[in-house]
Amino acid sequence: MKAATIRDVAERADVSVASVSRVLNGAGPVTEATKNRVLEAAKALQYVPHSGARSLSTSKTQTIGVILPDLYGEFFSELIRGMDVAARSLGYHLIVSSSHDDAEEASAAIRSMRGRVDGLIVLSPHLDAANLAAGLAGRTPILLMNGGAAAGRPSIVVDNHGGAVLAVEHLVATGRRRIAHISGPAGNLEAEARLAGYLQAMAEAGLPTTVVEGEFTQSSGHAAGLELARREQRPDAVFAGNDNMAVGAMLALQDAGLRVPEDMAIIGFDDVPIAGLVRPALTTLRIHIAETGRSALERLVRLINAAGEAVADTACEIVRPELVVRPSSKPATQNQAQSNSGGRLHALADTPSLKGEKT
Amino acid sequence: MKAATIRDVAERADVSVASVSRVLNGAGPVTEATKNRVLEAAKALQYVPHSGARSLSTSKTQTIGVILPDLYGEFFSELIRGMDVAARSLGYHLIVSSSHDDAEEASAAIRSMRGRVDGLIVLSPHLDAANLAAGLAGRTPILLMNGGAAAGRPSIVVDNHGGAVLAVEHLVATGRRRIAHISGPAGNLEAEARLAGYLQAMAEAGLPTTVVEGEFTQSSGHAAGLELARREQRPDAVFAGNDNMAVGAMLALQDAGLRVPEDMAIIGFDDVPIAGLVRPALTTLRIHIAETGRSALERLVRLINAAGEAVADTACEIVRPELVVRPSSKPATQNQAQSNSGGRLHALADTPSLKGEKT
DNA sequence: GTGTGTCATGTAATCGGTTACACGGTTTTT
DNA sequence: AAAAACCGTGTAACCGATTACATGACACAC
Repeated sequence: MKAATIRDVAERADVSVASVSRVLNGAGPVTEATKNRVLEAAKALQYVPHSGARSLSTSKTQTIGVILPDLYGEFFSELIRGMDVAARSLGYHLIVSSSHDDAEEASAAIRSMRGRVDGLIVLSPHLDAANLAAGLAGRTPILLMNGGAAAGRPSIVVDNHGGAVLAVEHLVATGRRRIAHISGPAGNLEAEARLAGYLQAMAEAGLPTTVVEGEFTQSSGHAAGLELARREQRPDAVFAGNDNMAVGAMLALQDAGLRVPEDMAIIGFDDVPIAGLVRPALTTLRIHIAETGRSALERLVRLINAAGEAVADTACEIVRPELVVRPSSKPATQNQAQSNSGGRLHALADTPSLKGEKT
Repeated sequence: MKAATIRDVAERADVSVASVSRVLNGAGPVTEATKNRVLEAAKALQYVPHSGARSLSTSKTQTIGVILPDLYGEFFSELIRGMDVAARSLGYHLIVSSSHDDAEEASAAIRSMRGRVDGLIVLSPHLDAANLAAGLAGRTPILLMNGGAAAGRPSIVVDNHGGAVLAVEHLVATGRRRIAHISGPAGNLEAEARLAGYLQAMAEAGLPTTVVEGEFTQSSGHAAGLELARREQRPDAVFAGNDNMAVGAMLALQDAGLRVPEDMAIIGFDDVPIAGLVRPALTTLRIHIAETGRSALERLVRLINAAGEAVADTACEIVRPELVVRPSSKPATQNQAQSNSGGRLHALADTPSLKGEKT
């Protein structure tokens, strides 16, 4: 037994398909009598409209595609959580596609979305503008969040450079001088901007630089931390390219018998939930991740609704990270023998959250 | 300028739409000459097939819907990560829908998926079998993971009861006697099974029970932890309904000046990544979350491909949690004054991971 | 030379909805 | 009383693909 179609309902209610459609969508004039007959027939047949078919005729899918490089780690999951909340409240669905290791794959993913989504949010940091342009072809609205400000396209970027500068300045202000950086992978636009910010701020402070390359993952942070701990001229602070690596590095340092922040301060980037839970709690640069995701989705929907109009929403919105100071970067003073002290009372309060959600 | 359709390509290549379709899908016989003309035209027009239209005529969307109660916390994000990996490798897309607070909403979400997906994975723990049945109507294959073994339907459930028993037995074995439980919300099937397991194991051990109700969230765990710390007859161990609450509780206890595990041992459930990163690292019951998600998706795809055939895959697969002992439940001995000691070396090694991924 | 088989290609129905337009019947206007 | 306006309903085109079947060309066998 196949599922009922609108024609089955029409037949049973003894009306035309047009009337059924009108009743079910509340559009157009219908008598109370026909309305009831249709509703009754629909219920009897357990009729559920076929969204795919509807999409085809209306050219609206009420679905938004999200292209991610990866789903691992808290950053992306927080982001899509924020997007999902917004999508739900605007009547949209979310279709996610991740694990695109290269521009080629990401481009294919974008193409496979045609006819499936009304708009796209793209986060592949590999994707350069050229490849992207090739991929989009159609008039599908796209919101870029891949870290590279693609001029002339609506996009949202984090001020990675500025954030990195803040991080370095903070460490310098707390008395650190030998500040190392654990960078993200080469080729990743966000990673490169953070690295550039670090280099610039260090140069301005007249300090020597040390860079170890990581991959934005916890284990790469762990490895980098071990390496730094072994250095001849051991750094007294490390700025990690993201929280994942910062946490990995912190554990490595502690494994190596070093105290954080006394022997080495640590600062991360992103402010993922876990940053407030490790001990010592992690100083980091806060991006309101879920909030950013939510706002990205809302903007894309606005873009979709305005499609065709001569709106000039090609702006590049900039999200400025905000420094959140926690114990992992406390100034190193003399009387600080106890290792994992401080900061506990603020742990939960410090955790960022999306308004109105359960935390 | 609208996007090109298959007819535009046909016209430009001076062939019929059928030939274009045959070329593009590699099905049916075509001359080398026409093939080239079609490919050339397609490229010139930047033609991208409209998946929605294709779905309509083939009745295959290559998309799977995932209905979640929530996206908050690491559990669900790990789960969909596992699913996404599997989906990608099988040529499927994932459409997620979360934040369904009641059965009504979840049911509506399921309905809105018709014509959009080839199958569904449902995780709403509120959803009882009756409501579900009403929601599905059509022949859409559904895989249940909502904790209630819906007899006769393909499903995957975690052995929550058994896991809880393991937790209690472990705590008893390490010398604890006053063991409290922070339960998940009433009405949540998983929560209830874990609670039942706790009660049974305690009864068998001849110990008195203490239950505080939480909501599976970190903050509710924090509140519960505070309450337990203040109790007259303070427990010497607490079994939390999930890792989120366990972490919240641990922080609360530490805020209250108690030592974990000396003053109170803690054990969680799920083994989310964060469990291995807090200090002391959290003893918990491991579910290979991403792995489970992957296997769920693979099973659903098998179900989809077998649709119609008289296969009897109505089994209820059971995932048995495995006890992972970490420092948060170390036996309380005399010489254990130092608070956050031990376990550091295994932190990263203990973190579960999906084979082949970047960690 | 006609019959038959093969093969590339085209025609048109189909998937399940939406919706412009036509139509016939009332009611209102002049 | 005829014209105009209005209203509920039905017919059929359309969205953009796939695909069963028809067609016509050509080769080969008799």
